[in-house]
Amino acid sequence: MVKNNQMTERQLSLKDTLPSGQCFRFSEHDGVWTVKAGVGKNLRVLSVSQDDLSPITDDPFWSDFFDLGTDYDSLKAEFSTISPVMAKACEYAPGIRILNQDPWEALCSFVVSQNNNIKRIMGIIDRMCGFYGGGGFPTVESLVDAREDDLRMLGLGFRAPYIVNTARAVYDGSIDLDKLRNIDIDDARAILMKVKGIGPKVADCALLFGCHRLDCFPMDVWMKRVMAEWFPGHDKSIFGPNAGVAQQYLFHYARTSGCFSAKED
DNA sequence: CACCAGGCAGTGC
DNA sequence: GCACTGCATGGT
Repeated sequence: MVKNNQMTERQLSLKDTLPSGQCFRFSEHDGVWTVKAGVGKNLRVLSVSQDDLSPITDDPFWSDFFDLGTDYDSLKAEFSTISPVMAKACEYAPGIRILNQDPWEALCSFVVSQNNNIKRIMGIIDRMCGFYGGGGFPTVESLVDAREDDLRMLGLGFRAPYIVNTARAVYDGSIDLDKLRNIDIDDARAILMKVKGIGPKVADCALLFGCHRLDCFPMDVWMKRVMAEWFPGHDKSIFGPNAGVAQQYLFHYARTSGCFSAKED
């Protein structure tokens, strides 16, 4: 039962990764985490506890979902040289990973996220999955012809037409989700932002969490505070080509450590 | 009552 | 280009 610090450091943390605002279909009861991923009939359900991560490590899908192939220790080592507070953010929750979510689910989820809070986002998405997806995340096809009244009933408010616009852009091919993984990042953002309802923040989150574009650096209200207070005069370029990963460590630290007199969930 | 939440579009300048 | 405002909804 010897667990050296290096192994502990290396390990995925469920509690620091799942509730860190990148995915919205999970729950936790008595230390057991339930995670849902996949669109429509491709729904997958994971049940796992921190004590035994074998349901993840033994399954290629979930290993990829939790990004076990990326060397986060190296990334954190680089980030930690940038500044003391960056080092502290890495040390605060070293087990954070950037999830590999389905690109459509990520895009749609972050359209829902705008001017919204995480708890309510999760409720809305859960109701959308029940209403349109039969439990799985709603397919593009199911939302292309969705009625705005239905979406408002589920709590989407002014985002209802944005969801339909997004589904139509994916359906008619003006957004090619697979292409977004490889093309120039500014082109990828521009393609997404042509949709009425997708701005820079939603585009960056979709690209980071759905297309694994680690160069994306979503600037929400928390990250604006982080940059103003801790990196004045700098932008994302100070964090290098994997700035999105640094962003997630900083976001989680800023939001949950209380250093900005943060609220609780 | 006001203000906020992983923002965005529209308007005015 | 930048600053400002309304927007649905639920929580504090």
